[in-house]
Amino acid sequence: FVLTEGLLTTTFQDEEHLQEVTYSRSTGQNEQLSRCKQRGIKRVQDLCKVLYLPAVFEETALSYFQRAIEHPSFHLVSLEKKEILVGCCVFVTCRQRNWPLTMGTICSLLYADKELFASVYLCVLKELELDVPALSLTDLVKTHLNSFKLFQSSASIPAKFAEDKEKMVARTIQIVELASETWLVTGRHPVPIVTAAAYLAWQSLQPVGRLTCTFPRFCKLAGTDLPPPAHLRLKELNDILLRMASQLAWLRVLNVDKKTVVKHIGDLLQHRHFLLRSSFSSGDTEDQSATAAGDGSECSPQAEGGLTQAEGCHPGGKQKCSSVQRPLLPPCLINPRKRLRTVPLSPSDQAITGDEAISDSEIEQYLRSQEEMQELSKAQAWH
Amino acid sequence: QMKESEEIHVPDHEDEEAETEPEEGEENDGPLLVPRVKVAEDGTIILDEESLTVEVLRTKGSCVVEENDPIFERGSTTTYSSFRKSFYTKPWSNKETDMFFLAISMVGTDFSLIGQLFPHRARTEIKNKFKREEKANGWRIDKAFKEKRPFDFEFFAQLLEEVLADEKKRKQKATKRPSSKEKKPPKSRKKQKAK
Amino acid sequence: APLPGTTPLYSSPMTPMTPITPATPASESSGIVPQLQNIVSTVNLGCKLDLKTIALRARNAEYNPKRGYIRSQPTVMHKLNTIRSIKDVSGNCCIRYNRVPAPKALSSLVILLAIISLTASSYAFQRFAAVIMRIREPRTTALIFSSGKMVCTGAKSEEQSRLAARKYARVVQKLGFPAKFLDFKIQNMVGSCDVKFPIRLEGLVLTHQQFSSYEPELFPGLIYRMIKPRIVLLIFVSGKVVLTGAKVRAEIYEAFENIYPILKGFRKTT
DNA sequence: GGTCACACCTATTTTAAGCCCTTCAAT
DNA sequence: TTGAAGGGCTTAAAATAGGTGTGAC
Repeated sequence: FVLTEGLLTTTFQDEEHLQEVTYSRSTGQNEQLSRCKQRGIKRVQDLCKVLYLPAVFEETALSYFQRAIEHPSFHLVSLEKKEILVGCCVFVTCRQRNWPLTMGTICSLLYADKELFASVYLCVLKELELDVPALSLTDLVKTHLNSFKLFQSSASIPAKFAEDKEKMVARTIQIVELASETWLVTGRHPVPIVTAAAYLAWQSLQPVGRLTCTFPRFCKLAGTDLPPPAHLRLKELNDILLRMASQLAWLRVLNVDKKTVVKHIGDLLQHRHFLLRSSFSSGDTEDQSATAAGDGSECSPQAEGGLTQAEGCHPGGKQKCSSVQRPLLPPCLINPRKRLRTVPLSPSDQAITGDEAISDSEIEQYLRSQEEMQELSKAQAWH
Repeated sequence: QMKESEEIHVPDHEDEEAETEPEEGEENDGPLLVPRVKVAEDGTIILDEESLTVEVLRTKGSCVVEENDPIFERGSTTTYSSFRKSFYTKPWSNKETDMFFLAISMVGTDFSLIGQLFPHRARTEIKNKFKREEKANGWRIDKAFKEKRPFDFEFFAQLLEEVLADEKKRKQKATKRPSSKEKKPPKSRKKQKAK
Repeated sequence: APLPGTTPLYSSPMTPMTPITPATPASESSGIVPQLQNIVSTVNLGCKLDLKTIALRARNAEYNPKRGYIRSQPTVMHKLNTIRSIKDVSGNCCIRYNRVPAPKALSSLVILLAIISLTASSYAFQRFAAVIMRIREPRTTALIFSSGKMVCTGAKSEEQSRLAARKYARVVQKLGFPAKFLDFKIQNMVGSCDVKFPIRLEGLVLTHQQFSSYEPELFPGLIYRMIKPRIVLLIFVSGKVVLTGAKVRAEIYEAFENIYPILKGFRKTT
């Protein structure tokens, strides 16, 4: 029998009622019916408390937890995963309500391995067939900046470094949107993007005195982490900004570089749609652009014999990009990482039928002779 | 909060000598984290395993939340966790790579056995090296596999020791005297040495 | 379905091809043929095998059934400062040395204790109970079990996989076992290709949420679970696509033709 | 407490792009 | 002090299988 049958209701009262019944029954008479379930329920509640989540979140998280813990896919998993399951349910709840909790935060609270959390989380989504909206970058900016210690001067924050929170959030959001429009966001960790955007926003709001403050120092002042990819995001953003700046005549004469371009972020953001359109090949030629950046579209669909040649022509394409109208593309297409590839099938490989005769000599090359076996056992004995 | 254990995965160390010190951490937590150990007369270290095990299991994820009042604010800062269990693999020098191919020609594709020939390398490192070379220089793998050589453990060990010592020496020289651009004449690679 | 190497080259991606009738109307064909990257197959050799014998006599084999324990020695302390790893009696690494994570560095005594506990007893060094065998032509790897069942991986075509499996069987035969070649079956195929334009994954996950999982915090690609055919696709912002889970190559081709028009809808900002 | 029926570790392959870590080279 | 580079991990799929974790009978 299932104690919680019919438990997944939608109203607060029902759920609270059933929850009480469940708890007393299981503690009173049927203790073994999942000690881990009871503990899990407690942990969900504790986790919600620690995260200062609104009360309604707790019920939702609890209902997910009960659904999950009773789902056949989770009955026999390890206790460790069951404890992580708690975090997944809270996490899912937050995502569905656009509460910008990151996996990193919840993992550190649970003291959980990030990869293990990830696998349990993906499993929950799959098995319970949940639709979870993506983490909203805009919301993440608001809450992430909220933890920055930059909004009032203090012993550690000189007045020139203190910034108005509203202005800071507004500009950071604009920069994050710019990043998103220029393919810097897709597939990347969200937090480092926000960190880099916040730094640029902060510098640009009052360049005097802040331009000389380095990224690591900024993070230290704000009391926030500096995740390693943030440096890359910053570089990519600077690159985009420089490209936009090159479209404005009055900036061209100033010879802006990656440091001074920050001073003009306000102007650049105001005209960002126009500047993006004019500094990159126009939107519709994305397909041409892909062609230009990669190898010819002609040669690739079929010829795999042409693979190595195609790689060979990448450098040329890259150079072309950096000079004039570079197409607007994800960084992974502009700077393809050189990777080792398996050699493609040769024509003779393709002719294989699977029924070829196999010669004895071919097989024998894999066998050890009597002498070799003696050598081997002698050596192993020695060792 | 909650620092202690980190447990099982066995991190490790290697950086510095710790040898001298049962310095131990008093910095870490409380009374129970440190398992007991004693040294027998013959020098064997005896561990009170039970205490260690229990400790590890307990800290593994259970009551983190309830027992402290972390001041995590929403959207907090500590989010970028990185409990990664990746291990750094020391790059293979040209000469060590030559030794790798020599090992292939001696024992074939038994990576565990080759691992015994390279005391400082794990089996996975050997396997990854093999896969990498297969893609980059497949012909060398073929060649090494076909050119069978007698399996002489001692010979190999000695040769490897020389190669590694050589490298170390060269490295020290390079760091002490940056001017010497001798380094190593980029030979090898093509023709292999080792008798 | 179009065959990669034998079909006349398409002069233009959008030109309908004449010789072979595609499953979909010609006007919708992508003109792109996914390349097979890996094939996994199984065979039953039909006899019990002594894996130790195989490992000893074949020089392209590896076998570590189980382990022994390393006994703690007084030298452990010394080893801590001089070597980078500790191996068990089979030569398998059980402990690796690196640097202690800075923020929560463990005292070296605790580390030592962990090492001792792992090497001494509480940790079982589980090893895989199969012979791992490799051949160079076709370049593949096989797992051979004492039950006589075998798994062959790494081939790039069905025929290569079958030929490789026959060669493994011949090696086993030559070692004196009455191996047969029963129930050869392709179990999984992996393919990949490039649509040549960038894809807005965040848009795709919105409109196909029931099939998609996109978690950039975990993995840069979008995981798309197609129902018919039952294929899983990994879709990347670069336009590269990985397809896996197929039993026959037509499923790879069909899945790609299904996804292509969808991907075309997300090349621009939504 | 034993059985049952899964989970799930070890291992193999292969592609994709991002992240993490270490080392070493220029500034 | 910075970065670049190189190597290895993450995700998906599938078969193979012993030993052990897991919880309901």
